[in-house]
Amino acid sequence: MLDPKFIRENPDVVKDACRKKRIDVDVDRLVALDGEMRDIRRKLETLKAEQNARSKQMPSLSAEGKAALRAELKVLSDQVSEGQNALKALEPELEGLLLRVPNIPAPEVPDGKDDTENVELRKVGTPRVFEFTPKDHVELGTSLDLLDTERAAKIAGSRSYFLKNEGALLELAVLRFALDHMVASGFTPMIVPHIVNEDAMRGTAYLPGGEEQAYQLTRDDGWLIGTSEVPVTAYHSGEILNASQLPIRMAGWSSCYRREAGTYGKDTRGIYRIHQFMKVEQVILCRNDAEESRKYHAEILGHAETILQKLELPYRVVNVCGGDLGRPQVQKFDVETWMPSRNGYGETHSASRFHDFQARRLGLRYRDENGDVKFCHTLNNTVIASPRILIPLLENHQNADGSVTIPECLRPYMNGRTKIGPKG
RNA sequence: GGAGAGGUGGCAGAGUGGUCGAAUGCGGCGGUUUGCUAAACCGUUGUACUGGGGUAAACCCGGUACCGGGGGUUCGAAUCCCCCCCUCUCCGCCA
Repeated sequence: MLDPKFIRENPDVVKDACRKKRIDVDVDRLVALDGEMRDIRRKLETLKAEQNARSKQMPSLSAEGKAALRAELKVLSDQVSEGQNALKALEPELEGLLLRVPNIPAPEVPDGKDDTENVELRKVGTPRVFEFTPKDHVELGTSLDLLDTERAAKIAGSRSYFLKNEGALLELAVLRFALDHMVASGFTPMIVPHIVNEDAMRGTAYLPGGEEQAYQLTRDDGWLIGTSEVPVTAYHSGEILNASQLPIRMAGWSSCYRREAGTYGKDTRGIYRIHQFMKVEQVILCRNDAEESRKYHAEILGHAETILQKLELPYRVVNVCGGDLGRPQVQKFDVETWMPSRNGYGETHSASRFHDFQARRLGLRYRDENGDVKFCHTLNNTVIASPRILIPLLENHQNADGSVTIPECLRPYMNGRTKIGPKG
């Protein structure tokens, strides 16, 4: 959410943001409505002030005086409730508009309509040239008995999977490797609730707008998280932190649940796009300062890159264009890892900064050295998401004999094993 | 799932219809005292919105709202009524 005052004073900046992000919000209506409500509120305050002042006389009056005053105040009281009703009638529309206004994208966000117009910033590592016909991760997973999507479909429907044997162990290994890297980098590891309330979903700006992508509990109130960003970012919601606590670095570990509505027929093979996966997510809460945000954005991007380098995987970093940016982000860098079966790079990480967009919704604040209360800035990025990361891991590290070499950094987490070979 | 208790300021904890944004204690901040520290004493200390003064800052003076959330009664609600959420205790069930 943006500061209503900012919207009021900079309607053109907001309209530009809508254009750049291809998001349709009636900014003029919002400003008009805001003005109307402010007028009503001002009148209402005057009425309430009078009401309060005169009510104070009540205890000192005689019985007759009380009766007379009571009759007078009844008139005032009716006017007050009239104004309150008028406000209440307008509130839902204003709130709806306010929640839908997008954050202002940074100037360095490229123009563009969708992910085809994202701008590549750098490539790291060279895609491997195979001297044999490489298998894709489904063939590898099946022949090595690491993965079973057919039986998963039987009991859980499409976009499901079982990980087996070294496949299961490899997932835990890569997650734990990633988490350990973050802990060593000063992040607090967090295992989080997977079911959260609507406040957390709205606060992190997944709602409204993301209803189609998130699983909602119907018998009970609650939503299944699509990422631990939700509970981790909301962890300090409603609090006023001390500036000396910032930045707060947290690494959330959770399963993630996504409906993938509207993606029928897209990425159906294998474990690229699935309903449930495991992810370690990095979140930073920092001061309300654009430069500081930028600095930590680079930091969290760096953590992801370091991890991919240690996993010996080629990747590229793209600057996500306006049309592919979400409503809440100021800027987003995607990291895409080389996947031989796609003969291309596939998104494995997404690093965003939000300025105070989420913090404002969450009531996430801090008191600075001058005693001023300010909204924090929030940022987040994937550390590792599995099993998607198993795709490049298996495919890039496969050998001619059908085995897969375990990259060195994961071996301590795989009981020292160097290879995954055929069974039996 | 059943029965009961409770949710008040950073924390603890009073307050059962008006003079309560809210006693008191702790903590925080400023000061006095002190060779230094501690102690003691004095003062100060919520958030948001809003009107005015001031240089759009600092700051000053007013107003409104907020005592888990929402609704109701009333001239007036932290206080009474209804609904919801959360926490705790006991019982049941289960890992």
